[in-house]
Amino acid sequence: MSTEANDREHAAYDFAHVQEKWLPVWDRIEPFKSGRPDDKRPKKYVLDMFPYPSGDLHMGHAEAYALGDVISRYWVQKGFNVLHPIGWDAFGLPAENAAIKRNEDPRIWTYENIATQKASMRRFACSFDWDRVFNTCDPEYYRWNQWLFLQLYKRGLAYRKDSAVNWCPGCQTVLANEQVVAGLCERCDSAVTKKKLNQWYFKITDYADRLLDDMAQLEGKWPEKVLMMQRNWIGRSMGANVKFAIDGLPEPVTIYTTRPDTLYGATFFVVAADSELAAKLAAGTEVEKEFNEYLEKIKAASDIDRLATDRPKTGVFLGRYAINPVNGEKLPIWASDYVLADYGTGAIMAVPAHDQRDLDFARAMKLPVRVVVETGEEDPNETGIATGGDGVLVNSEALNGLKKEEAITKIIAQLEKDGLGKASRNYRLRDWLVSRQRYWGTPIPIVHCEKCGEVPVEEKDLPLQLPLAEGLDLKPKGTSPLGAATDWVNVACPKCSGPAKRDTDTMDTFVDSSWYFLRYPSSTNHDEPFSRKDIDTWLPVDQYVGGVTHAILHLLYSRFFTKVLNDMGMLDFNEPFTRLLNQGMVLMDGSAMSKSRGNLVRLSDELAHHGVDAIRLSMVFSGPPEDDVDWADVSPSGSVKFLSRAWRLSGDVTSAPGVDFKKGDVSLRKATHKALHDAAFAVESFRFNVAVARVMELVNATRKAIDSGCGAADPAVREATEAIAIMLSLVAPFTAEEMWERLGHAPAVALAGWPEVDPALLVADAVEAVIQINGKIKERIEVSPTITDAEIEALALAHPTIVAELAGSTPKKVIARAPKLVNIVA
RNA sequence: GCGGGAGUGGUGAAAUGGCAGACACGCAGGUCUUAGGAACCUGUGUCUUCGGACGUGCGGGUUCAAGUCCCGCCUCCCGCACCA
Repeated sequence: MSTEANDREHAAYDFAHVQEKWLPVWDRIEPFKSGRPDDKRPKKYVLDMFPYPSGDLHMGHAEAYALGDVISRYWVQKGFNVLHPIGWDAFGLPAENAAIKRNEDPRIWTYENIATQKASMRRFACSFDWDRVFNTCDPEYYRWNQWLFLQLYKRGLAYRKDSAVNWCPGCQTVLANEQVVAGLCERCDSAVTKKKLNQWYFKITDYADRLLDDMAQLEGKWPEKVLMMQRNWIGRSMGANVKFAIDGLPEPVTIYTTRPDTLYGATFFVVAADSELAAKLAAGTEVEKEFNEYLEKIKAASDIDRLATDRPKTGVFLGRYAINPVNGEKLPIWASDYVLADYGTGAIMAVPAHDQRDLDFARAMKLPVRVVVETGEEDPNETGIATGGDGVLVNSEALNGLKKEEAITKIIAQLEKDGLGKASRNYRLRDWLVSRQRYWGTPIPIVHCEKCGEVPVEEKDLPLQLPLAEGLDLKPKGTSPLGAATDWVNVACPKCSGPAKRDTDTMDTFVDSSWYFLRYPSSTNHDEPFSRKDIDTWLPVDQYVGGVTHAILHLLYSRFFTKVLNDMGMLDFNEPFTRLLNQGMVLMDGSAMSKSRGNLVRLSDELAHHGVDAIRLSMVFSGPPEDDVDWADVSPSGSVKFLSRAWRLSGDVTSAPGVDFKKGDVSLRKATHKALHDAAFAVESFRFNVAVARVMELVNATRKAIDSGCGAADPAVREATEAIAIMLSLVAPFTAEEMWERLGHAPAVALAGWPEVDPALLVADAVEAVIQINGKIKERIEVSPTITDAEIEALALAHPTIVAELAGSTPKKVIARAPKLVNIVA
């Protein structure tokens, strides 16, 4: 062999060259095109959460897409027709803020970034089906947002109301409850305040029970954490509504309580200070001035102030009394901000002995405390600690002697009989506020006519296009910038043709992402958002991959939309995502990467230094996918080393393609088949790091076989190396493709198919069994894997070491677990 | 406060109740080399009187056998946060 050829043979693996070489080939072959008409393979829908186009891809994207790719490519190798689409969640504030800064249309920034990200994804070898791409800011997409809005409107699920809403002074727009995190705007971290506004809502609360109960289907398939967060977010509680007569009011006031058993312990009554009821009760009385002052004070407080739970209780006595329906007692009525206006009825009965908040208030205002449940704990009067647990009812007439649950059942029955109350449930979940006072979103397809009121835009007139930004002032000022587009705003009423104005708000961008997964299979359909045929072919999503940041917002809204569409007869399933995997975050030196913290690692730099495959491999191998990866702990150069070791094997194989593997070295063949079996199992159980470890073991075994075993010409070496290329194609597609070519095959290795595992080769020749005495290992013996319990027990007892250890004494008990272990209890 | 999750070598991590530390990183030594930031090989939990002993946050328990199951703590992370 010439020196030159020798050099080429042993040249270091050149990842940059290999990347450039294969990308155009894959563009031509399109290995991941799904849904070809003649495709007979069973379907699988693998979905990555679509990105927001804010600049180029970062390390977090790299991890998420590497993981989604392992799953998607695995199912392709396993013979499935896999739909693995991508698109862009392209409406939203960052584009608008960038547009203001650059004084140009948000479209420019958005579409530029999409192009950048798309190019990066291609280079990153994402196995996407590029034929189905769409962006939510395309009129062809958002017209269906508008269409869906109209369907919800028709069904009474989209409505307007006046309400005190979350207001972000930074973004100058309203926010959904779900977008307020610890009292701060999730986007800009401004302290959120309240503002009274008339806004559009989706009636997600109608679906609260189904959103909760259908989670039974997701048990074991979604992370337990996400299910728990959703349950808590929906926050269903069981209790009773009870009517209290109010002196001086013709109508009784209803309260909600989860503890109707403690009715006899009520010593006062509280209404939310910011409720209409409070204002009504205070109106025209001598405390009105004091009440108004109090109301002003609490309105000025932001959510963040309200969050301090140990804040002293405050309130105003309204000078009126409520009548306890069970014993006729007069309870003083207070207004306080510790009662929420928008939960239950905004009014409560206070039972200080058994509710900590009520007790805190009672102690602050010197109100009486009466114990009605004997729990065995110390008197709340003395300790200041309310006793909320179970116990025996006292001071409660007919309920005396009953336990909590019995008393609840009995009192509810009594209240229902007397027409004073009834069993009831409440939810923490509120309706979804969808209006936004910003430009870069889907226009709400409603026209406001002086004569006809609210009039929906006709479906045939969709899409209602967003006017161009030119000439509009996009700076946030509390009202939608669309209001200034007078040509656009002023229209003829669709009903009476009289002068009317368009609704100038845009939709929350979470509307866009609530149904996008339904659009991919029909992404070029111009007549409907999605076709029934496509839905029946592809949906529901078999595997969803994305960050846990969307545990509530996006996933809850998507589940809601799915149920609405199910009710509309457009789908026949009621949960959109069968399985969910939440990948962890990529950290640097223990914390999230950020420019200001100075620990930002640029994906493009990492790719340039180590190559795409090594970065993908490092992400996947670093640990379990749901754990965070600290980039300081991973070794991309270790990945490069491993990939080049694997790659070198493909140059060492000397047998021809198609050689009969059955004639190969049995021990290497066993290693190969075990690796194929174990790696498949690991991938299916999301232990991708373990799957990689199994491939590494096989690489080591093959290296050894070539250097000091059966030799490079043995068919088993080819079998092993081909298996390595196929398994590696999930994680390191460039290296795998290059290996595949060097092994004499045509591309694409991604479609080679997962080799069938021969069960006969999964049985080891001999296994090591341990012999324990009292659980301590005393000896190791080689046994056949098919040995019986009796045989292995006999071998163990006859072993010289054991005989000596036992010194003639008879074992009390012998446990044999062939072929692994014998434990002798002496 | 309520709810959830997690604590295993120097590091990232493995382990259907059955040999704790697979696979790597790092480190140390070696082979081959003009050279090594290449390749390959060996070693690497702790202690040790070299026989072994100990070892999965702490304390109990169940079991022939516990990182794994149960009970009680401690610590950390995440979510919710006056939801009556």
